[in-house]
Amino acid sequence: MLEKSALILECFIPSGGPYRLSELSERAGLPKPTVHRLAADLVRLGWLERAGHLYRLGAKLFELGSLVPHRLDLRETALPFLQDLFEATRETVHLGVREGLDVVYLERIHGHEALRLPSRIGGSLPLNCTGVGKALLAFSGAELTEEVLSRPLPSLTPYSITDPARLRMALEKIQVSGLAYEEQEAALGVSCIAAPVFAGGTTVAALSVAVPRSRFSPAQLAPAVRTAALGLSRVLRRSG
Amino acid sequence: MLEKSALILECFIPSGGPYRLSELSERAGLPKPTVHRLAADLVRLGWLERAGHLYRLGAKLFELGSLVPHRLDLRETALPFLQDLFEATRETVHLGVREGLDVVYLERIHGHEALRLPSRIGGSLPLNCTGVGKALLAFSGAELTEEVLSRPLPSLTPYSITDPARLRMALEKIQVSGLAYEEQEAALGVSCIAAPVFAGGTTVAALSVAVPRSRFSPAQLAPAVRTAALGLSRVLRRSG
DNA sequence: AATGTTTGTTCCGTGACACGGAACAACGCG
DNA sequence: CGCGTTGTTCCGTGTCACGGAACAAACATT
Repeated sequence: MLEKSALILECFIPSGGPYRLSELSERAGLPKPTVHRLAADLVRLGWLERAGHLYRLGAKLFELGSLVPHRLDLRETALPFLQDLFEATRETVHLGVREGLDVVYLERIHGHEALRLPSRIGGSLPLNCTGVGKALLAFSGAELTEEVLSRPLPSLTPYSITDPARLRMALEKIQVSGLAYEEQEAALGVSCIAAPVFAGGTTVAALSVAVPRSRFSPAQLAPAVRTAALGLSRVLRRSG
Repeated sequence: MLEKSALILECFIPSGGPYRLSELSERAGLPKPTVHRLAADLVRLGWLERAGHLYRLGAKLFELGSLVPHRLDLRETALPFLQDLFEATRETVHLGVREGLDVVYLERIHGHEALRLPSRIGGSLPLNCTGVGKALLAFSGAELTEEVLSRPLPSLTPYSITDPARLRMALEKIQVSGLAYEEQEAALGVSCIAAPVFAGGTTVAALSVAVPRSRFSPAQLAPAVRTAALGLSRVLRRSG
Protein backbone atom coordinates (compact mmCIF):
# COMPACT_ATOMS: atom_id res chain seq x y z
CA MET A 1 0.00 0.00 0.00
CA LEU A 2 2.77 2.40 0.87
CA GLU A 3 4.61 1.23 -2.18
CA LYS A 4 1.61 1.76 -4.39
CA SER A 5 1.17 5.25 -2.97
CA ALA A 6 4.79 5.99 -3.70
CA LEU A 7 4.29 4.85 -7.26
CA ILE A 8 1.41 7.26 -7.61
CA LEU A 9 3.35 10.17 -6.17
CA GLU A 10 6.35 9.43 -8.34
CA CYS A 11 4.19 9.79 -11.41
CA PHE A 12 4.64 13.50 -10.78
CA ILE A 13 8.39 13.34 -11.39
CA PRO A 14 9.57 15.24 -13.22
CA SER A 15 6.70 17.10 -14.82
CA GLY A 16 4.67 17.85 -11.73
CA GLY A 17 1.77 18.96 -13.84
CA PRO A 18 -1.75 17.81 -13.04
CA TYR A 19 -2.84 14.34 -14.07
CA ARG A 20 -6.15 12.66 -14.50
CA LEU A 21 -7.06 9.41 -12.86
CA SER A 22 -6.51 7.29 -15.93
CA GLU A 23 -3.13 8.83 -16.61
CA LEU A 24 -2.05 8.08 -13.09
CA SER A 25 -3.37 4.58 -13.41
CA GLU A 26 -1.39 4.01 -16.56
CA ARG A 27 1.82 5.72 -15.44
CA ALA A 28 1.84 3.98 -12.10
CA GLY A 29 0.93 0.65 -13.58
CA LEU A 30 -1.92 0.20 -11.11
CA PRO A 31 -5.57 -0.68 -11.71
CA LYS A 32 -7.93 2.25 -11.78
CA PRO A 33 -9.98 1.43 -8.68
CA THR A 34 -6.77 1.09 -6.69
CA VAL A 35 -5.48 4.48 -7.81
CA HIS A 36 -8.89 5.96 -7.13
CA ARG A 37 -8.93 4.71 -3.57
CA LEU A 38 -5.31 5.56 -2.79
CA ALA A 39 -5.50 8.97 -4.41
CA ALA A 40 -8.52 9.76 -2.28
CA ASP A 41 -6.55 8.80 0.81
CA LEU A 42 -3.60 10.88 -0.31
CA VAL A 43 -5.86 13.86 -0.85
CA ARG A 44 -7.29 13.41 2.60
CA LEU A 45 -3.77 13.50 4.01
CA GLY A 46 -2.75 16.58 2.02
CA TRP A 47 -0.18 14.76 -0.08
CA LEU A 48 -2.22 15.28 -3.19
CA GLU A 49 -4.69 17.95 -4.14
CA ARG A 50 -7.62 17.51 -6.37
CA ALA A 51 -9.26 20.10 -8.59
CA GLY A 52 -12.13 18.67 -10.56
CA HIS A 53 -10.75 15.49 -11.99
CA LEU A 54 -7.16 16.58 -11.89
CA TYR A 55 -4.67 15.54 -9.25
CA ARG A 56 -1.58 17.47 -8.30
CA LEU A 57 1.00 17.28 -5.56
CA GLY A 58 -0.26 18.67 -2.29
CA ALA A 59 0.84 21.32 0.13
CA LYS A 60 1.92 18.84 2.79
CA LEU A 61 4.62 17.58 0.49
CA PHE A 62 5.92 21.10 0.05
CA GLU A 63 6.02 21.56 3.77
CA LEU A 64 7.79 18.28 4.43
CA GLY A 65 10.14 18.70 1.51
CA SER A 66 11.23 22.06 2.86
CA LEU A 67 12.32 20.39 6.08
CA VAL A 68 14.69 17.73 4.74
CA PRO A 69 17.62 18.42 7.04
CA HIS A 70 20.93 18.36 5.21
CA ARG A 71 19.36 19.90 2.15
CA LEU A 72 17.92 22.66 4.26
CA ASP A 73 21.05 23.35 6.27
CA LEU A 74 23.35 23.58 3.30
CA ARG A 75 20.92 25.73 1.41
CA GLU A 76 20.61 28.08 4.33
CA THR A 77 24.32 28.66 4.84
CA ALA A 78 24.97 28.83 1.12
CA LEU A 79 22.25 31.34 0.36
CA PRO A 80 24.18 34.49 1.27
CA PHE A 81 27.02 33.43 -0.98
CA LEU A 82 24.65 32.63 -3.79
CA GLN A 83 23.21 36.09 -3.36
CA ASP A 84 26.67 37.61 -3.54
CA LEU A 85 27.41 35.64 -6.65
CA PHE A 86 24.17 36.67 -8.22
CA GLU A 87 24.73 40.30 -7.45
CA ALA A 88 28.24 40.16 -8.83
CA THR A 89 27.21 38.50 -12.08
CA ARG A 90 23.47 39.05 -12.38
CA GLU A 91 23.23 35.65 -13.99
CA THR A 92 21.57 32.37 -13.08
CA VAL A 93 23.27 30.82 -10.07
CA HIS A 94 23.14 27.17 -8.98
CA LEU A 95 23.92 25.19 -5.87
CA GLY A 96 24.14 21.43 -6.22
CA VAL A 97 25.29 18.34 -4.38
CA ARG A 98 26.19 14.90 -5.58
CA GLU A 99 23.83 12.00 -5.14
CA GLY A 100 25.15 8.82 -6.64
CA LEU A 101 26.09 9.53 -10.22
CA ASP A 102 23.86 12.56 -10.45
CA VAL A 103 23.91 16.14 -9.34
CA VAL A 104 20.90 17.28 -7.35
CA TYR A 105 20.18 20.99 -7.35
CA LEU A 106 19.39 22.55 -4.00
CA GLU A 107 18.97 26.11 -5.13
CA ARG A 108 18.74 28.09 -8.29
CA ILE A 109 18.32 31.83 -8.39
CA HIS A 110 18.00 34.08 -11.32
CA GLY A 111 16.90 37.52 -12.45
CA HIS A 112 14.19 38.56 -14.81
CA GLU A 113 15.75 36.90 -17.78
CA ALA A 114 15.17 33.21 -17.21
CA LEU A 115 17.35 30.81 -19.15
CA ARG A 116 15.81 27.65 -20.51
CA LEU A 117 17.72 25.12 -18.47
CA PRO A 118 17.17 21.48 -17.59
CA SER A 119 18.20 22.17 -14.00
CA ARG A 120 15.42 22.29 -11.44
CA ILE A 121 15.51 22.63 -7.68
CA GLY A 122 15.14 19.12 -6.34
CA GLY A 123 15.86 17.67 -9.76
CA SER A 124 18.89 15.67 -10.79
CA LEU A 125 21.07 15.57 -13.89
CA PRO A 126 24.02 13.42 -14.93
CA LEU A 127 27.32 14.52 -13.39
CA ASN A 128 29.13 14.68 -16.71
CA CYS A 129 26.68 17.02 -18.41
CA THR A 130 26.70 20.03 -16.14
CA GLY A 131 29.16 22.49 -14.72
CA VAL A 132 28.20 21.75 -11.15
CA GLY A 133 28.35 18.04 -11.88
CA LYS A 134 31.82 18.17 -13.37
CA ALA A 135 33.10 20.25 -10.48
CA LEU A 136 31.70 17.71 -8.04
CA LEU A 137 33.07 14.80 -10.03
CA ALA A 138 36.55 16.22 -10.35
CA PHE A 139 36.90 16.57 -6.61
CA SER A 140 35.14 13.45 -5.35
CA GLY A 141 37.95 10.95 -5.61
CA ALA A 142 39.24 8.62 -8.28
CA GLU A 143 36.88 5.76 -7.46
CA LEU A 144 33.86 7.81 -8.38
CA THR A 145 35.50 9.00 -11.57
CA GLU A 146 36.22 5.43 -12.59
CA GLU A 147 32.71 4.43 -11.69
CA VAL A 148 31.30 7.13 -13.92
CA LEU A 149 33.74 6.38 -16.74
CA SER A 150 32.93 2.69 -16.60
CA ARG A 151 29.41 3.30 -17.81
CA PRO A 152 28.06 4.90 -20.93
CA LEU A 153 28.03 8.68 -20.49
CA PRO A 154 24.56 10.17 -20.83
CA SER A 155 24.12 13.38 -22.77
CA LEU A 156 21.71 16.29 -22.66
CA THR A 157 22.84 18.01 -25.85
CA PRO A 158 25.08 17.13 -28.79
CA TYR A 159 27.84 19.01 -26.95
CA SER A 160 27.68 16.84 -23.82
CA ILE A 161 30.90 14.97 -23.21
CA THR A 162 30.26 11.32 -23.98
CA ASP A 163 33.82 10.29 -24.73
CA PRO A 164 35.49 8.89 -21.58
CA ALA A 165 38.93 10.05 -22.64
CA ARG A 166 37.74 13.60 -23.18
CA LEU A 167 35.93 13.60 -19.85
CA ARG A 168 39.04 12.35 -18.08
CA MET A 169 41.09 15.14 -19.57
CA ALA A 170 38.45 17.69 -18.71
CA LEU A 171 38.40 16.52 -15.11
CA GLU A 172 42.17 16.84 -14.87
CA LYS A 173 41.99 20.40 -16.08
CA ILE A 174 39.33 21.11 -13.53
CA GLN A 175 41.44 19.65 -10.77
CA VAL A 176 44.33 21.92 -11.74
CA SER A 177 42.36 25.09 -12.17
CA GLY A 178 39.78 24.54 -9.48
CA LEU A 179 37.10 25.62 -11.92
CA ALA A 180 34.84 23.66 -14.22
CA TYR A 181 33.82 25.08 -17.56
CA GLU A 182 30.87 23.83 -19.52
CA GLU A 183 29.69 24.99 -22.90
CA GLN A 184 26.30 23.96 -24.18
CA GLU A 185 26.68 20.54 -22.61
CA ALA A 186 23.53 20.89 -20.53
CA ALA A 187 21.47 23.24 -22.69
CA LEU A 188 22.01 24.69 -26.12
CA GLY A 189 23.13 28.26 -26.08
CA VAL A 190 24.11 28.21 -22.44
CA SER A 191 27.59 28.15 -20.96
CA CYS A 192 28.49 27.64 -17.37
CA ILE A 193 31.36 27.94 -14.95
CA ALA A 194 31.39 26.10 -11.63
CA ALA A 195 33.53 25.69 -8.53
CA PRO A 196 33.57 23.04 -5.81
CA VAL A 197 32.74 23.70 -2.18
CA PHE A 198 34.76 21.90 0.47
CA ALA A 199 34.09 21.11 4.09
CA GLY A 200 36.23 18.99 6.33
CA GLY A 201 38.42 17.75 3.50
CA THR A 202 35.63 16.49 1.29
CA THR A 203 33.62 18.04 -1.50
CA VAL A 204 30.15 18.71 -0.23
CA ALA A 205 28.68 20.82 -2.99
CA ALA A 206 29.42 22.98 -5.97
CA LEU A 207 28.07 26.24 -7.24
CA SER A 208 27.93 27.67 -10.69
CA VAL A 209 26.93 30.55 -12.89
CA ALA A 210 25.10 29.83 -16.12
CA VAL A 211 25.01 32.48 -18.84
CA PRO A 212 23.86 32.76 -22.43
CA ARG A 213 26.70 31.70 -24.67
CA SER A 214 26.81 35.08 -26.31
CA ARG A 215 27.70 36.77 -23.04
CA PHE A 216 30.08 34.17 -21.71
CA SER A 217 33.22 35.90 -20.44
CA PRO A 218 35.13 33.52 -18.18
CA ALA A 219 37.60 36.17 -17.14
CA GLN A 220 34.90 38.08 -15.32
CA LEU A 221 32.88 35.17 -14.01
CA ALA A 222 35.70 32.97 -12.76
CA PRO A 223 36.80 35.18 -9.87
CA ALA A 224 33.24 35.63 -8.69
CA VAL A 225 32.47 31.93 -8.71
CA ARG A 226 35.74 31.07 -7.02
CA THR A 227 35.24 33.72 -4.38
CA ALA A 228 31.75 32.53 -3.56
CA ALA A 229 32.83 28.90 -3.37
CA LEU A 230 35.77 29.69 -1.14
CA GLY A 231 33.67 31.89 1.10
CA LEU A 232 31.10 29.16 1.54
CA SER A 233 33.81 26.59 2.18
CA ARG A 234 35.26 28.75 4.90
CA VAL A 235 31.93 29.14 6.65
CA LEU A 236 31.21 25.42 6.43
CA ARG A 237 34.60 24.64 7.92
CA ARG A 238 33.77 26.90 10.81
CA SER A 239 30.28 25.64 11.50
CA GLY A 240 30.58 21.96 10.85
CA MET B 1 -1.29 2.31 6.99
CA LEU B 2 -1.01 5.44 4.89
CA GLU B 3 -2.41 7.39 7.75
CA LYS B 4 0.07 5.92 10.18
CA SER B 5 2.91 6.71 7.80
CA ALA B 6 1.68 10.27 7.54
CA LEU B 7 1.66 10.50 11.32
CA ILE B 8 5.27 9.39 11.38
CA LEU B 9 6.36 11.86 8.73
CA GLU B 10 4.50 14.68 10.40
CA CYS B 11 6.53 14.12 13.53
CA PHE B 12 9.21 16.02 11.65
CA ILE B 13 7.13 19.19 11.60
CA PRO B 14 8.39 21.67 12.45
CA SER B 15 11.77 20.72 13.85
CA GLY B 16 12.91 18.40 11.08
CA GLY B 17 15.80 17.25 13.23
CA PRO B 18 16.64 13.57 13.48
CA TYR B 19 14.57 11.40 15.78
CA ARG B 20 15.07 8.03 17.36
CA LEU B 21 12.58 5.23 17.07
CA SER B 22 11.11 5.73 20.52
CA GLU B 23 10.67 9.44 20.01
CA LEU B 24 8.82 8.79 16.79
CA SER B 25 6.74 6.18 18.51
CA GLU B 26 5.77 8.57 21.25
CA ARG B 27 5.24 11.63 19.04
CA ALA B 28 3.18 9.71 16.52
CA GLY B 29 1.21 7.89 19.17
CA LEU B 30 1.92 4.53 17.57
CA PRO B 31 3.30 1.35 19.10
CA LYS B 32 7.00 0.81 18.64
CA PRO B 33 6.86 -2.28 16.42
CA THR B 34 4.50 -0.50 14.10
CA VAL B 35 6.78 2.50 13.76
CA HIS B 36 9.71 0.20 13.29
CA ARG B 37 8.05 -1.59 10.42
CA LEU B 38 6.64 1.50 8.74
CA ALA B 39 9.84 3.48 9.14
CA ALA B 40 11.74 0.66 7.45
CA ASP B 41 9.31 0.81 4.56
CA LEU B 42 9.60 4.57 4.36
CA VAL B 43 13.38 4.32 4.29
CA ARG B 44 13.15 1.79 1.49
CA LEU B 45 11.05 4.25 -0.48
CA GLY B 46 13.40 7.17 0.14
CA TRP B 47 10.93 9.17 2.19
CA LEU B 48 12.99 8.74 5.30
CA GLU B 49 16.69 8.29 5.77
CA ARG B 50 18.33 6.42 8.52
CA ALA B 51 21.76 7.04 10.00
CA GLY B 52 22.52 4.67 12.85
CA HIS B 53 19.44 4.77 14.97
CA LEU B 54 18.35 8.19 13.84
CA TYR B 55 15.66 8.86 11.29
CA ARG B 56 15.39 11.98 9.18
CA LEU B 57 13.30 13.08 6.23
CA GLY B 58 14.55 11.62 2.98
CA ALA B 59 15.67 12.98 -0.35
CA LYS B 60 12.57 11.81 -2.18
CA LEU B 61 10.47 14.19 -0.15
CA PHE B 62 12.71 17.05 -1.10
CA GLU B 63 12.35 16.13 -4.74
CA LEU B 64 8.59 15.79 -4.58
CA GLY B 65 8.19 18.89 -2.46
CA SER B 66 10.07 20.93 -5.02
CA LEU B 67 7.53 19.97 -7.65
CA VAL B 68 4.31 21.10 -5.96
CA PRO B 69 2.85 23.08 -8.85
CA HIS B 70 1.33 26.35 -7.74
CA ARG B 71 3.99 26.80 -5.11
CA LEU B 72 6.66 26.25 -7.70
CA ASP B 73 5.16 28.50 -10.35
CA LEU B 74 4.60 31.46 -8.10
CA ARG B 75 8.02 31.12 -6.57
CA GLU B 76 9.61 31.05 -10.00
CA THR B 77 7.96 34.17 -11.34
CA ALA B 78 8.40 35.99 -8.03
CA LEU B 79 12.07 35.21 -7.66
CA PRO B 80 13.43 38.00 -9.86
CA PHE B 81 11.40 40.55 -7.94
CA LEU B 82 12.54 39.12 -4.63
CA GLN B 83 16.09 39.47 -5.90
CA ASP B 84 15.47 43.06 -6.83
CA LEU B 85 13.99 43.74 -3.45
CA PHE B 86 16.90 42.08 -1.73
CA GLU B 87 19.43 44.04 -3.73
CA ALA B 88 17.65 47.27 -3.02
CA THR B 89 17.41 46.70 0.71
CA ARG B 90 19.98 44.00 1.49
CA GLU B 91 17.58 42.73 4.13
CA THR B 92 15.66 39.52 4.64
CA VAL B 93 12.92 39.18 2.03
CA HIS B 94 9.83 36.98 2.22
CA LEU B 95 7.24 35.66 -0.18
CA GLY B 96 4.10 34.16 1.31
CA VAL B 97 0.63 33.02 0.39
CA ARG B 98 -2.48 32.49 2.44
CA GLU B 99 -3.63 29.05 3.40
CA GLY B 100 -6.71 29.06 5.58
CA LEU B 101 -5.99 31.34 8.52
CA ASP B 102 -2.24 31.06 8.17
CA VAL B 103 0.43 32.46 5.97
CA VAL B 104 2.69 29.92 4.29
CA TYR B 105 6.11 31.09 3.23
CA LEU B 106 7.22 30.10 -0.25
CA GLU B 107 10.56 31.82 -0.26
CA ARG B 108 12.87 33.60 2.07
CA ILE B 109 16.17 35.07 1.00
CA HIS B 110 18.73 36.84 3.09
CA GLY B 111 22.32 37.92 3.20
CA HIS B 112 25.10 36.97 5.57
CA GLU B 113 23.39 38.41 8.56
CA ALA B 114 20.58 36.00 9.36
CA LEU B 115 17.78 37.28 11.54
CA ARG B 116 16.27 34.97 14.08
CA LEU B 117 12.80 34.63 12.68
CA PRO B 118 9.97 32.18 13.12
CA SER B 119 9.36 32.19 9.38
CA ARG B 120 10.51 29.16 7.46
CA ILE B 121 10.08 28.18 3.85
CA GLY B 122 7.17 25.76 3.78
CA GLY B 123 6.20 26.75 7.31
CA SER B 124 3.09 28.59 8.36
CA LEU B 125 2.36 31.33 10.88
CA PRO B 126 -0.85 33.05 12.01
CA LEU B 127 -2.04 35.76 9.63
CA ASN B 128 -2.33 38.37 12.34
CA CYS B 129 1.25 38.06 13.61
CA THR B 130 3.30 38.78 10.53
CA GLY B 131 3.69 41.51 7.97
CA VAL B 132 2.99 39.20 5.05
CA GLY B 133 0.02 37.81 6.89
CA LYS B 134 -1.52 41.17 7.62
CA ALA B 135 -1.03 42.26 4.04
CA LEU B 136 -2.79 39.13 2.85
CA LEU B 137 -5.55 39.48 5.38
CA ALA B 138 -6.23 43.12 4.60
CA PHE B 139 -6.83 42.36 0.94
CA SER B 140 -8.62 39.03 1.09
CA GLY B 141 -12.15 40.21 1.63
CA ALA B 142 -14.31 41.01 4.62
CA GLU B 143 -15.51 37.46 5.21
CA LEU B 144 -11.99 36.27 5.95
CA THR B 145 -11.36 39.21 8.24
CA GLU B 146 -14.51 38.41 10.22
CA GLU B 147 -13.55 34.76 10.32
CA VAL B 148 -10.18 35.65 11.79
CA LEU B 149 -11.63 38.18 14.19
CA SER B 150 -14.24 35.72 15.41
CA ARG B 151 -11.59 33.52 16.98
CA PRO B 152 -8.98 34.20 19.61
CA LEU B 153 -5.98 35.83 17.97
CA PRO B 154 -2.78 33.85 18.44
CA SER B 155 0.43 35.62 19.30
CA LEU B 156 4.12 35.03 18.68
CA THR B 157 5.46 37.80 20.90
CA PRO B 158 4.03 40.15 23.51
CA TYR B 159 3.72 42.71 20.71
CA SER B 160 1.49 40.54 18.53
CA ILE B 161 -1.92 42.09 17.97
CA THR B 162 -4.40 40.07 19.98
CA ASP B 163 -7.09 42.70 20.35
CA PRO B 164 -9.70 42.36 17.59
CA ALA B 165 -10.45 46.07 17.58
CA ARG B 166 -6.80 46.95 17.18
CA LEU B 167 -6.39 44.42 14.39
CA ARG B 168 -9.42 45.78 12.57
CA MET B 169 -8.01 49.28 12.70
CA ALA B 170 -4.62 48.07 11.56
CA LEU B 171 -6.18 46.32 8.59
CA GLU B 172 -8.02 49.44 7.59
CA LYS B 173 -4.81 51.41 7.61
CA ILE B 174 -3.21 48.74 5.47
CA GLN B 175 -6.07 48.90 2.99
CA VAL B 176 -5.62 52.63 2.66
CA SER B 177 -1.85 52.69 2.39
CA GLY B 178 -1.36 49.42 0.53
CA LEU B 179 1.42 48.56 2.93
CA ALA B 180 1.47 46.51 6.11
CA TYR B 181 3.76 47.44 8.95
CA GLU B 182 4.71 45.08 11.70
CA GLU B 183 6.89 45.78 14.69
CA GLN B 184 8.13 42.93 16.82
CA GLU B 185 4.86 41.10 16.38
CA ALA B 186 6.51 38.02 14.92
CA ALA B 187 9.95 38.17 16.52
CA LEU B 188 11.43 40.41 19.16
CA GLY B 189 13.74 43.04 17.77
CA VAL B 190 12.52 42.61 14.22
CA SER B 191 10.30 44.93 12.25
CA CYS B 192 8.75 44.28 8.90
CA ILE B 193 7.00 45.95 6.04
CA ALA B 194 4.90 44.06 3.54
CA ALA B 195 2.83 44.59 0.41
CA PRO B 196 0.17 42.50 -1.28
CA VAL B 197 0.51 40.95 -4.72
CA PHE B 198 -2.53 40.88 -6.97
CA ALA B 199 -3.45 38.81 -9.96
CA GLY B 200 -6.74 38.80 -11.74
CA GLY B 201 -8.46 40.90 -9.11
CA THR B 202 -7.58 38.75 -6.15
CA THR B 203 -4.73 38.74 -3.68
CA VAL B 204 -2.48 35.80 -4.47
CA ALA B 205 0.54 36.52 -2.31
CA ALA B 206 2.42 39.13 -0.36
CA LEU B 207 6.04 39.99 0.00
CA SER B 208 7.91 41.67 2.78
CA VAL B 209 11.21 42.93 4.07
CA ALA B 210 12.19 42.16 7.64
CA VAL B 211 14.87 44.23 9.34
CA PRO B 212 16.36 44.56 12.79
CA ARG B 213 14.33 47.10 14.70
CA SER B 214 17.33 49.36 15.13
CA ARG B 215 17.66 49.82 11.38
CA PHE B 216 13.99 50.11 10.56
CA SER B 217 13.44 53.07 8.25
CA PRO B 218 10.05 52.77 6.58
CA ALA B 219 10.67 55.72 4.31
CA GLN B 220 13.40 53.85 2.49
CA LEU B 221 11.90 50.37 2.58
CA ALA B 222 8.35 51.21 1.61
CA PRO B 223 9.03 52.25 -1.99
CA ALA B 224 11.16 49.18 -2.60
CA VAL B 225 8.55 46.78 -1.25
CA ARG B 226 5.79 48.48 -3.12
CA THR B 227 7.74 48.50 -6.34
CA ALA B 228 8.53 44.82 -6.10
CA ALA B 229 4.94 43.89 -5.31
CA LEU B 230 3.57 45.95 -8.16
CA GLY B 231 6.12 44.57 -10.57
CA LEU B 232 5.23 41.03 -9.64
CA SER B 233 1.53 41.81 -9.88
CA ARG B 234 2.03 43.15 -13.37
CA VAL B 235 3.85 40.05 -14.54
CA LEU B 236 1.25 37.77 -13.01
CA ARG B 237 -1.52 39.67 -14.72
CA ARG B 238 0.27 39.16 -18.03
CA SER B 239 1.01 35.46 -17.61
CA GLY B 240 -2.13 34.23 -15.96
C1' DA C 1 31.16 -6.23 37.50
C1' DA C 2 26.29 -6.64 38.42
C1' DT C 3 22.14 -4.37 38.22
C1' DG C 4 18.15 -2.18 36.38
C1' DT C 5 16.31 0.53 32.55
C1' DT C 6 15.51 1.95 28.16
C1' DT C 7 15.80 1.18 23.32
C1' DG C 8 15.86 -1.44 19.05
C1' DT C 9 14.37 -5.73 17.03
C1' DT C 10 12.05 -10.20 15.94
C1' DC C 11 8.12 -13.32 16.14
C1' DC C 12 3.67 -14.63 14.98
C1' DG C 13 -1.58 -15.49 15.47
C1' DT C 14 -5.39 -12.79 14.57
C1' DG C 15 -8.44 -10.10 12.13
C1' DA C 16 -9.18 -6.04 9.66
C1' DC C 17 -8.98 -4.04 5.41
C1' DA C 18 -6.55 -3.50 1.06
C1' DC C 19 -7.34 -5.36 -3.32
C1' DG C 20 -9.11 -5.10 -8.02
C1' DG C 21 -12.45 -7.44 -11.31
C1' DA C 22 -16.93 -6.41 -12.63
C1' DA C 23 -20.60 -3.58 -13.04
C1' DC C 24 -22.36 1.06 -13.19
C1' DA C 25 -22.63 6.02 -14.20
C1' DA C 26 -21.22 10.29 -16.34
C1' DC C 27 -19.29 12.54 -19.84
C1' DG C 28 -17.54 14.05 -24.49
C1' DC C 29 -17.55 13.12 -29.34
C1' DG C 30 -19.07 12.26 -33.98
C1' DC D 1 -28.45 8.83 -30.38
C1' DG D 2 -24.82 5.25 -29.84
C1' DC D 3 -20.13 4.57 -28.70
C1' DG D 4 -15.71 4.94 -26.45
C1' DT D 5 -13.73 6.74 -22.49
C1' DT D 6 -13.39 8.04 -17.83
C1' DG D 7 -14.64 8.35 -12.99
C1' DT D 8 -16.96 5.80 -9.41
C1' DT D 9 -19.14 2.20 -6.52
C1' DC D 10 -19.65 -2.55 -4.94
C1' DC D 11 -18.17 -6.40 -2.58
C1' DG D 12 -16.16 -11.31 -1.92
C1' DT D 13 -11.61 -12.90 -1.33
C1' DG D 14 -7.35 -13.42 0.65
C1' DT D 15 -3.42 -10.87 2.25
C1' DC D 16 -0.79 -8.52 4.94
C1' DA D 17 -0.83 -4.98 8.39
C1' DC D 18 -1.11 -5.04 13.22
C1' DG D 19 0.89 -4.79 17.83
C1' DG D 20 1.37 -7.55 22.26
C1' DA D 21 4.88 -10.28 24.01
C1' DA D 22 9.28 -11.80 24.19
C1' DC D 23 14.12 -11.06 23.15
C1' DA D 24 18.51 -8.60 22.54
C1' DA D 25 21.46 -4.84 22.86
C1' DA D 26 22.91 -0.59 24.57
C1' DC D 27 23.34 2.43 28.13
C1' DA D 28 22.88 4.23 33.25
C1' DT D 29 23.36 3.55 38.06
C1' DT D 30 25.19 1.70 42.17
